[in-house]
Amino acid sequence: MNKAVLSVLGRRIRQKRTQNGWTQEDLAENAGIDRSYIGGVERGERNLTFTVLCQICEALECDLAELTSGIPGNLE
Amino acid sequence: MNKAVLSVLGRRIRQKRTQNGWTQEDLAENAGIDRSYIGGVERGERNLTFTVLCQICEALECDLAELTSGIPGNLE
DNA sequence: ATGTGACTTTGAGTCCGTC
DNA sequence: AGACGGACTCAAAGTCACA
Repeated sequence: MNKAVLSVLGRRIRQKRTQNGWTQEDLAENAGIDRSYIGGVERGERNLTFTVLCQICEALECDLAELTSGIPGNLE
Repeated sequence: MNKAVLSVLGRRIRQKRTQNGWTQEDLAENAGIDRSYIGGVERGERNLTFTVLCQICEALECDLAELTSGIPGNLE
């Protein structure tokens, strides 16, 4: 279960990012986070902290609730 | 800003918990987390990871989006 | 029932790469 | 453009005693 929620979150972040037409490097720079770290997050390999998640949301210009709806529980 | 989002999150978690009529000890046990750790989260002193946040949500039987709506940005 | 300080171990997060 | 690795630092995880 633990790994599953991170995969879902990563997938949604990636979706948002590509919808914005950004590269991982773009997002990393806007969020003030290392580019390799963003990659790990999108692949569901990183267990990020709440503040970092907020930084990513801020960079993506989206509400956190948009990324977390149905979590945990209804993992599609 | 970083500390602010943690305070908001903590306040919402505490609100949910008391609405359920639970003590910190109850929530801690249901989530499989130490009681004092829950206290720190509710006070906004702990920058928790996504998996821990999910554990708390699962214990509270609430959607993560419910706790994170308007974050980041519209911090009431 | 909760706040708080102190503490050790683990993993978050950075920075350098290569493919 | 992104996946992935190694080596590193410092903060988060996790626990406890006491107020």
